[in-house]
Amino acid sequence: MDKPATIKDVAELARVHAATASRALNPQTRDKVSPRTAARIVEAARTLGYSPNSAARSLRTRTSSVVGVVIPDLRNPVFPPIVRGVEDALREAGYLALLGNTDGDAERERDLLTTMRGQQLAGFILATSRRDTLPPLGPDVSVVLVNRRTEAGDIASVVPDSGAGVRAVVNLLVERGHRRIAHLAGPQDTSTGVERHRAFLDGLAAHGLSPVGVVVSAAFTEQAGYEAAQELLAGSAAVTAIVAGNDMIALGCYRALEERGLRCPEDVSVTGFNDMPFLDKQRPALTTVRIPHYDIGYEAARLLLERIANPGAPAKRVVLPVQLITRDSVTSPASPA
Amino acid sequence: MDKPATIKDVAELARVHAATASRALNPQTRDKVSPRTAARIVEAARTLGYSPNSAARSLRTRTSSVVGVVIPDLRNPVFPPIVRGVEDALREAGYLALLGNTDGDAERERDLLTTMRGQQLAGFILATSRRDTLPPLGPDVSVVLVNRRTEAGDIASVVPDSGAGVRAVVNLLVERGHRRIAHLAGPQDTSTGVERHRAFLDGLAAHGLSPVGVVVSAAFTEQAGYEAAQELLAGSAAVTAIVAGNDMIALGCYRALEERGLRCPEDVSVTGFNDMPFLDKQRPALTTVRIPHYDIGYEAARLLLERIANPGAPAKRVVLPVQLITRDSVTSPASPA
DNA sequence: TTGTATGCGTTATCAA
DNA sequence: TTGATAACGCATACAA
Repeated sequence: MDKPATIKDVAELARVHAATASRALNPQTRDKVSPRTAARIVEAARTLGYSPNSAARSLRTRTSSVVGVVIPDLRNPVFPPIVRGVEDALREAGYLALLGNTDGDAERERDLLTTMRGQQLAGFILATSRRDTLPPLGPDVSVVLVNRRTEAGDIASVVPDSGAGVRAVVNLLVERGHRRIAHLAGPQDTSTGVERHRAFLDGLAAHGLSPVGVVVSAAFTEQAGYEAAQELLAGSAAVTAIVAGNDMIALGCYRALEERGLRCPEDVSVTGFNDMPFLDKQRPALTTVRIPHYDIGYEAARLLLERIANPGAPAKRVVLPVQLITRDSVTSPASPA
Repeated sequence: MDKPATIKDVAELARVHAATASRALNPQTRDKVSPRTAARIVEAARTLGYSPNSAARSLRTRTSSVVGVVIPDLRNPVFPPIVRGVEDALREAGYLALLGNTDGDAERERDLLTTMRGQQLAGFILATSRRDTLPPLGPDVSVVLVNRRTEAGDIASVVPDSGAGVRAVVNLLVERGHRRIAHLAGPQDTSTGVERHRAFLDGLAAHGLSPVGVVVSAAFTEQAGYEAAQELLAGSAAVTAIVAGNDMIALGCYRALEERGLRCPEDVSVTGFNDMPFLDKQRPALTTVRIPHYDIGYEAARLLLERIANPGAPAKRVVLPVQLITRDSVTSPASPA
């Protein structure tokens, strides 16, 4: 097994031409060769431990069984399950995942895509969340967007039904008697931040309510959430409930409340978004919206594989349901407005 | 930008032959072409958005700029930072990471490696933790092990100094006055489980102590830790401190203690291992050992790149220091033995 | 310093 | 049904 066997070696052993061996070994074209010789070739391939050189194949076919997966940062807890779902779906189809982090940096994203484009990838799964940049990929490459959609709807995408999630949160709060509800929005240069903000306003409006305050958090982090919450609490009077743009912001909100001597949920109810791990172990356990991250990744990969197999078909846009997770951080306000 | 530009296009635009363009674009051979023409070629490449076809290059050079990264499960919180570190180091060198999960399944690992081997990868980073299986890769492929070492020491590896970490934990407990110390060990078919168990025994022995109880947890999960802790608490009398095999097991231990009406740390001190996210927000905040996951990944990738550049060099074995993180889950025993 | 020629391993096209 | 041939894009030995 010093030099890996080539298709020529297989052909020689099976006493056929390399082209015939190629046909026999490729499921697509196996029926173009007689069963008897095909069997001989397969046998020869096995005894030689032949495994096709993917570089040569890619060069010839201008594609590969590798998919590029681009995310902002793997350390953000929403991405591991997404990537895992992607990988599982890809593997079932014999594909592999090439992973890249961008840190949300447009230039880094561009570099990464350029590098990846040189790899003859079969397609891309883009889970980046900046709103402005659209991937500089040709129209011929298969792409599936995760957590984001194009206005035009010309690119396939998989997103959670965030709007429904935020509205469910708002409905819960209103049902519990809250009227003075504020929002700690995520960064407004991200699609998720904008989307949830809009849904928050819509949700309130459906009850004839207006927000008692909205502060945009500088990032989806605990620290930024903490700072935004400070600002909110300093400014608005008598907030009874805060809808945070995500779980991290909600945790920052916990800290700000504690610092001001406010109890959660007795004084202020708080909700998150995403249902990260260990939220059930926070004090208080955070009421939030569970996003089916794994399923999103899995579905995105399935969609991509579909598009690779059938590039002409219209771009599907999948919306996955979310789930309200009711825990301890929401209760009725002490003095209903 | 429909058809990606080839080196021929670049050469044409720069009015040179493709071979010259190749030389100019390759750092290795850039000095074999005059600075003026080189500049012209680089400029042409940029205007065309040229990125080399890696399939062609791999076919020619019999290698690629892609590295296989194999882990058990990305959803285990120790792996995202490791993979991120790997990716960062690889990217600095122009390499990409092909990611695969094995779920600790030996067969799946074998399949994955076989598939990856067909991709002309430049090397592998193996972060799997089963002790029995050794990767079925030829001696010619570059490999770096993460969190694990071979007995023979013939394969490069990067590991945290887990022994020192466990001993630091034991020392802390002994300093605080604990004498009746037990261990909830991780699965003994993993290298980490075995290693920490041994270090626990050594650490106690250094103080002339013997363990008051050792129960092996079926897995590195909260549930398994919970069950193991139940068994431990039912069996041994008067444990004052428990050293858990990792943070998840420690959290399971929390639950078991609570169920038995025991308070942590007043009745029983508990320690973890890994310093997962959000441990500081647990109740009580968990005293644990911080592993430099990102650095481990980064260093592993650096090592691999070194080996790729210089396959003949002896295999380095890097041990990274760990850090004791003292929080609230350890205190002095109520009644020192 | 630059150009020419060749081959890496595979598969698509054409001919037999 | 099978064989011959060419080409995918790049890097390198050799010639100029």
